[in-house]
Amino acid sequence: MRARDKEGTRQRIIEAALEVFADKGYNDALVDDIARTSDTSKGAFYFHFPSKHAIFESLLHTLVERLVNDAEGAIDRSEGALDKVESALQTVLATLSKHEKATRLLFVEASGLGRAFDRQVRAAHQAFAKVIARHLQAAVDDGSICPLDVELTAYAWLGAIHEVLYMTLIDDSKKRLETLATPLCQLLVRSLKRPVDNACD
Amino acid sequence: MRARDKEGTRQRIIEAALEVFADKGYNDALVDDIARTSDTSKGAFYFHFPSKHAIFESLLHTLVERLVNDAEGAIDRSEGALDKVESALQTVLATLSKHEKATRLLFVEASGLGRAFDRQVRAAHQAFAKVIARHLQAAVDDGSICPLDVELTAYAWLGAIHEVLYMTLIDDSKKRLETLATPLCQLLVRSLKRPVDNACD
Amino acid sequence: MRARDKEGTRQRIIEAALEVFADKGYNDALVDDIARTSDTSKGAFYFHFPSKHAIFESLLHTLVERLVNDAEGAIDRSEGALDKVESALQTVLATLSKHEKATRLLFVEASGLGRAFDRQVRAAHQAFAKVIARHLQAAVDDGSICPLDVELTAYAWLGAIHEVLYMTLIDDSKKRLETLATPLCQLLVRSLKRPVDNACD
Amino acid sequence: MRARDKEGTRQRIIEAALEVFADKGYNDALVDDIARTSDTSKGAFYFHFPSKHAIFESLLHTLVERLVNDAEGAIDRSEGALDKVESALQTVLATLSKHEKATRLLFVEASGLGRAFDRQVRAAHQAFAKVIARHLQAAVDDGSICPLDVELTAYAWLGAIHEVLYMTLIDDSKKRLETLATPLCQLLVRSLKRPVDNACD
DNA sequence: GATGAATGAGTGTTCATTCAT
DNA sequence: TATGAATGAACACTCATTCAT
Repeated sequence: MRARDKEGTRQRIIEAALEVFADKGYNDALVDDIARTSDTSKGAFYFHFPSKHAIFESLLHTLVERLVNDAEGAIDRSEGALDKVESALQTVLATLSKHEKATRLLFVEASGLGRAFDRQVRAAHQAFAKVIARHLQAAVDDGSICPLDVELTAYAWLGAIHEVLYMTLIDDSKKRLETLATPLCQLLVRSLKRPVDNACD
Repeated sequence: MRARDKEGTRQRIIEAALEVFADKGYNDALVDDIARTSDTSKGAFYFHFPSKHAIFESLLHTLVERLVNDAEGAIDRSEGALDKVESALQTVLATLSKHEKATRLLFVEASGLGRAFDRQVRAAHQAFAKVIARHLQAAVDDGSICPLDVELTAYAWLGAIHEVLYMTLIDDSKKRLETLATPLCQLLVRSLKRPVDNACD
Repeated sequence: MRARDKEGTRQRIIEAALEVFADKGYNDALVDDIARTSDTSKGAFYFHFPSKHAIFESLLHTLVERLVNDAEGAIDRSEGALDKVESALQTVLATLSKHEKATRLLFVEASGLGRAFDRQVRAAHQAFAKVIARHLQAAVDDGSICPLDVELTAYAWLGAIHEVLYMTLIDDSKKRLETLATPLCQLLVRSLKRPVDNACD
Repeated sequence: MRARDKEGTRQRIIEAALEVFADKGYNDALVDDIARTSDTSKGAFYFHFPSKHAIFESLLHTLVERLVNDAEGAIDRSEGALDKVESALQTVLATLSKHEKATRLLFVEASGLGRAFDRQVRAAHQAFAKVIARHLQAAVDDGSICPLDVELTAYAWLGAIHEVLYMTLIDDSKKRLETLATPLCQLLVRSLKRPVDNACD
């Protein structure tokens, strides 16, 4: 490895971990792989992180935070509640599709790891759902859209996004993602329906 | 173990496998657990199945087939394309929520197992999406709904369903599922929007 | 399997065992293989033989007996001590090369099985060595050849035969065996040297 | 274990493997036995060698090389072709009898391991046969002995040596080996016979 | 701080043997 | 007698974690 640069080493390990976890999944990713990919050593890994489990959790946490912040930032720059909703949606979608590895980690590899990770994964999903829900609620509050179960809708949207991303990520033809963002977004927004006579039920 | 009953033993092993995989996830489930749960032995397991991997795949395949058939059956009993769409949706949702373990296996534990299972998992998702897509297309064809990307919509719906089920399954308060079925269904159907002037764009 | 023919079943199992052991070696031969090859079942195997170990030993014993008898028979038909020696040699060689599977079992697969078989293998080698030694001794006794350590010579000869057979059996070009019998035989007989002045040292 | 000494550990494992394989044979030798005997651990074993199969092959290869080199060295120090032949013989014999474990490994335990090791075992035997054959050929070339099939003779000799060693090694009365070396050697050299009239046939 | 050799509990799989039918 | 499903001890190999240097 390079010079004695504690923080640099730590960063390289984190990046390597993201890479390896995204590529092989949690169980098939070896601490050895991460050490090798990060161009450090197993000792370095265990100096910086207490366990494989811990770095994965940490990664999950960091990524959620970053992605959520990205989304919130973009949303803030929009005006009007409905706009903000579309914005939230577009941004979450864009953000996720921009960070393929992170997304794969959060939405593919983080599943099915057994009870040990359930809490964490639920938290990750919740974090995204909350961004969506908050802005849906704002739109409801200011009358832009009719009242609805914002939590349910948020999860439904998140799931829709997740599934479309998943099938895209898991597929070999990985190029169609951008093409899908807009129609998916339209589809979801439509589910908020503004009824014919402009009145809520 | 009980009497010498080949098919019975095989069934007990299958059920035990479903139970254990659903409970612990693929990696944390031991072949020993399955043997113990099925009240047979490791030898019996390997007499009936070539590997842990194989029984999991087989389980996936069987469950998808069964659930898809359930759904198709219910759909056939509805009249009218739009009805069938709602029916498909309701039925898939009902079927999935009725078979909690199977659903958990298919939509939670089957993810993140690494590349070895990707093909199979994709196939499972596709199977469900196709049921939805077929009936959406029928509705489009007979003018009940406006043209739209039925494949995308099918995956989006599946994802929405999946996510809602997931958060429900993963949560401790497992009782809310029935409550959610109807609003979720409404939400999704709304996304097919019949616009104000009754004309498609 | 066929009719209830106890002895027939037993024979088929014995033949299958010879076949499978010769083909795969003791450890790689499965009792299942023997059952399948004999067109019977594992149960039948264990009805007729107490264990895999036991049938192998029994096979070894039977084959040694048969081969030794073959050789003795042929030798009896020769006249004169030296003739008998050459005869013993030729016959053992011919017999071994005629029964390839048995030979492979006795001289290849029976080695390296660990202490459990050592006694038996030693006995098998001894049996052959004794045939050779007895006739060498007869030749010494009647003055046809000079006195020598007949036991050592017998083992040396056996080893020479064994090695040549082994390299032939283990090789892909299995055809050269007959070609080698005569020169090998000459070589060995020469080692009994009749010195120049026809006198022993 | 002792100090962290990579090469030392590796050597201890190699020696332990030789010991255990020679003692129990390949199949009955457990990787755990080797780990225990080497005073290291299973992990250390697998750190240094990829598999049980691999260390056995490696051992075979190393031992053949070492023994062949020993023999060649001693032979080089003799003068005259026929002398060299006797020398080769004496030396191979002496070398083999000096390294009992190695010899047992090469000539006893390495047999009967199934097709997986055939190539390697054949190569080992060939290596020794070649040493003998080369010097026999030299003796033929310089007229010291009459023309003969040197390859066949080499294998016959090797087999004779092997068998005598084998019966000695396998026997409990392990002390007779030195006693046998000289008469065996004489026996074999006699098989090159220089006929009465000093002419070749 | 970093290295990588060493540890050892854990697990999928094999297969000789048993036994209900 | 024969069958083949069932048993379970055994074992090679893995890999997260530790620790001497």
